[in-house]
Amino acid sequence: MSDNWMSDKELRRLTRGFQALHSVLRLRILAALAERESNVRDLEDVLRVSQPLISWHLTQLRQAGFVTAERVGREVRYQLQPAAFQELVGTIEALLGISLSDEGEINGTLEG
Amino acid sequence: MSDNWMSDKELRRLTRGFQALHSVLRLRILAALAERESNVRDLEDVLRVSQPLISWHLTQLRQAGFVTAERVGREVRYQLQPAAFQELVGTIEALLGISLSDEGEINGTLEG
DNA sequence: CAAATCCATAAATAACCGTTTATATGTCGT
DNA sequence: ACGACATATAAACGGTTATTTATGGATTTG
Repeated sequence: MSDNWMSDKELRRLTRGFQALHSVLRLRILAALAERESNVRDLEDVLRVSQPLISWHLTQLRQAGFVTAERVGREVRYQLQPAAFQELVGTIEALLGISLSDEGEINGTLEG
Repeated sequence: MSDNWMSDKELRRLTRGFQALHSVLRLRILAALAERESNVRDLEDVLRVSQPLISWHLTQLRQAGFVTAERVGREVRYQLQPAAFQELVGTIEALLGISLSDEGEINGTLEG
């Protein structure tokens, strides 16, 4: 069925994506941004961690494409980029030759 | 729309999933297993890396739920577990309140 | 231009993870 | 039970990444 192959370059890009998501704090940042576009200060308040730390993680997330930054006045507004997640999922599907759409839910079988 | 919240425990589990996928070698292992169920020796041949290294990564992938192991004779056959990926995607969708189905493909816009 | 605000970057340290090398566990055949 | 094969685990090392602390750059306000 799937005579699958993927270049090193593509694989590395995939891993960069996963790497950007392997931190609880980053997932929290993303969840916050999913609720509303925010600046660094907002996130600092919501997540209760230092400003440089937020900035650093935002940089990582931006480099991975999961968020975009836009300067407005002295703030920088960060915004979730759902397309990056869709692309990530699409690449996994291609790599593994499986479908990750909700059709998988037909059986309803989940782990224990 | 999404008054989203997720427990620390769930988030940590998500990160464990991403962590398990942030290595090129692991993605290669998964791709190989997507083509055919294999034992450690098979993977060693295909991927050209040492046996303990393969074993270690397989252990990580197994703990994250992406593969299952079944002992048959003196071999251990490893098998891809697509449901784990589907669950991962489902959790991201819940966390971020976005849909990751193929609808994103309507435009056909992919990476550059 | 000075003060205040918002954010990014640098340097130093600590925690984590992958890789190797060596060894142990388990299974089959004789 | 012994030797061969297949896999797992342990210990040690090295590299990478997260976190803190301190500082610099950019922008608005007066």
